[in-house]
Amino acid sequence: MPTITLDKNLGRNKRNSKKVTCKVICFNVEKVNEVKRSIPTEKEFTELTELYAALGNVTRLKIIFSLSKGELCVCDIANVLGLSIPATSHQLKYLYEMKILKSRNDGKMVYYKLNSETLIGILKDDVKLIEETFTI
Amino acid sequence: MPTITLDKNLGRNKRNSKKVTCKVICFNVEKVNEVKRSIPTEKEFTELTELYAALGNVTRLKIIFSLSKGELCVCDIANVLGLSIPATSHQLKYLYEMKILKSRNDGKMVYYKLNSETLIGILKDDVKLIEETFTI
DNA sequence: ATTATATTTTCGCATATGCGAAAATGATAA
DNA sequence: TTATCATTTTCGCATATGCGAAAATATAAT
Repeated sequence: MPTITLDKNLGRNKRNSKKVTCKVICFNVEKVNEVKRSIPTEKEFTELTELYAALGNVTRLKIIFSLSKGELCVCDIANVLGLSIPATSHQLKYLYEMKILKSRNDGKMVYYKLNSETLIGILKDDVKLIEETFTI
Repeated sequence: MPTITLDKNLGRNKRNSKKVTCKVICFNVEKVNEVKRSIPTEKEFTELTELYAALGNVTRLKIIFSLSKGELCVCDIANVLGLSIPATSHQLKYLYEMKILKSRNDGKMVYYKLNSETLIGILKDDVKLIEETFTI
């Protein structure tokens, strides 16, 4: 049966009241410091995260794969996705600003294509390896 | 100078009113169909997206890199992240359910570690290649 | 049994995200 | 010029996400 835990928690909070992040004093300081030294910088984490976040959306990943055979106009991409043109355009802009896509104007039409032909290969290899490892 | 475009848009909407996805009739049907055939299935896209979304978060990516040297308890991970323990625990659960992490109980403590030692290598290679390509 | 403590869960909030409708823009055609 | 059309942008909404506080849980120690 659970007893009252509020007092205990408050006691824990009081112990280090300066600017608490980890309220429990249990960690292996050496190891924590070693890890802190070995991991990437804040800036690197931000960049990596932005890239993975760009790929972590069905619409955007579909766009990337759709363009693996070559360029397509906005309307065609929307058609492949089964999505509205504004929504498609929005994600195209997102990927364009990430430098993942390039665009080309032809009259009223705008054609998008992959900025690098190797991206699709990278993704496929990446996915294959991770699938083998984790059987997602 | 822009003129009234409302009537025109409404006209466009009326043209195919069944269940409109792409309202403009401009697409290269052959190419669209070819692309639709060549891209992964819906299920594959969902799985891939979930994986990339898991990596597309600073906290989660930091956790993965933090565990690249070996297991850590929840409290130590929170300390490395500079984050509250509940928030840390939440993201650990997320990664655990994604099968990216394993856990081990030792008394009151819970230790998490990478499910696969190769993940960190995959990530680093992946990132290196993409950095070279896009100079993010 | 009670107390202490490491972790997890619940809850609520603030912000981010993804989408479509409507409006605006830019370019071609008549 | 005006009309047409592909695309982009603005706007608002509904949902998802990430976080911390508080409460709950689980295990160890007394």
